[in-house]
Amino acid sequence: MQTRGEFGNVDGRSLDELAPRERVIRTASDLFYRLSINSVGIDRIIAESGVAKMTFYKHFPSKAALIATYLRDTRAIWFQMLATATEKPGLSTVERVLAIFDAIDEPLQARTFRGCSFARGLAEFGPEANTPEVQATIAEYFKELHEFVASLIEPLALGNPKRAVIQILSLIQGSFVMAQSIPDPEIVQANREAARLLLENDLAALSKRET
Amino acid sequence: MQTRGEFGNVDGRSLDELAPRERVIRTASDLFYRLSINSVGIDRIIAESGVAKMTFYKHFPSKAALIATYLRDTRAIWFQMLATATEKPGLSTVERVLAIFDAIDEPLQARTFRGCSFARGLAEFGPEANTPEVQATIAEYFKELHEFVASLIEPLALGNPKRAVIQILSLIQGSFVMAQSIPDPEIVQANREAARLLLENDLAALSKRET
DNA sequence: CCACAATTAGACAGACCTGTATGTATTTGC
DNA sequence: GCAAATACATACAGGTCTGTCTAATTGTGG
Repeated sequence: MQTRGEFGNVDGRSLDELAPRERVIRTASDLFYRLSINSVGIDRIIAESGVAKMTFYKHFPSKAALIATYLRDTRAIWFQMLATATEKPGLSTVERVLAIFDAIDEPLQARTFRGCSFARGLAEFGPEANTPEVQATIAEYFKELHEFVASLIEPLALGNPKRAVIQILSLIQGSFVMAQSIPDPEIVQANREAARLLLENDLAALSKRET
Repeated sequence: MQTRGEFGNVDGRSLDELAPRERVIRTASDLFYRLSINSVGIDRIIAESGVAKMTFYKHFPSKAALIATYLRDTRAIWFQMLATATEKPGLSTVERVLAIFDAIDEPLQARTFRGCSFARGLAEFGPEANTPEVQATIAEYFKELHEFVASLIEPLALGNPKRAVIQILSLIQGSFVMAQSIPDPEIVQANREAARLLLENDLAALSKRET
């Protein structure tokens, strides 16, 4: 079975019962994530997805457009996962933040984990690249993730919410890098604990100031 | 002036007064870091370093060997910087850890900062790549960095030093990713504060247990 | 059953890639 | 000053890259 992005395949349908466009996207997602974007050529994607070259170029005007589609799809899956994890009823605000770490714990320990698709995208398509569509998609992801965490902790009304957002995002992105560079089953739990302690310390400082 | 890796040029000599081999390394380091490794070809490195192709292949048996040299040099510079920052006399153990954050604060805010060369290397040369020399160099870096932080906090005799190492490394790597994705002058300071709070909390738990 | 759209196969252009070959110029050691 | 090592310029081989073109085949709606 193919995997897609950091968090696996969405439905279980096999490749050859899908429409050509979807077959291309799945194959490309798998190869891009496993190997990196620049090291996978169109020819290989076409061969492994069992699609004709002209069919590919009918659906995607260029490789850059396929990359952008891959990144947009990965972003959608990831934010969907974040939403279901954090929007469980009955969770406190702090628990919602910690739920992010609980949600990524297992995927990051998977043998197939290769880091954050967008941090890796930034490594290949930085400011000096000539692929505005790809770069814009990556930039939007980071902006959206930042806004997500900011609005998540907003109910806490912390004294320095901006700092807390930076710390939480750093612990998440740090987990991604660590998980692929120095595998250890306790990485995410360690950073979950760090996030909990940081938030509870901020809250304690708040209530102390009130008294 | 050329920059080399995350932390700038070492000496100020201009390119054309250097030996060919060094000229190649400097040019390659600059291009690899600014653009990514796979998107920079040998021809461009040769052209911009003003060296003949045969001279290049006399000094480096392959492009992979040049990449490994680039990574090893970057690693040496980075660990040299870590050593001078943390080995200042009169610092407490906690202050030595925080000195890492102080040392990276300014470089990470530089307009030319493009993230950690090794995390980016991992993005391009993951487990399925066919470049053992490059992959080994990257793996060695992460192992060495892990050991550096582990031995740095060893004098604290924490109850769970492994967890503290993960947290500190995650905050560092998280800073690298954040600095290039959502630039903000307070990123490193925020994570420095996080590291301080985590360590001091661990130490407080220790002294409480002793009493 | 037929017309039309979508998909297929495969060749091709032009650029770029790594690495080699050939010969000339320049520097360096003695 | 001379010999040997080093570096130079340039062409080339063989492969891969993206994207285009032609033409045959398949599938589908009416």
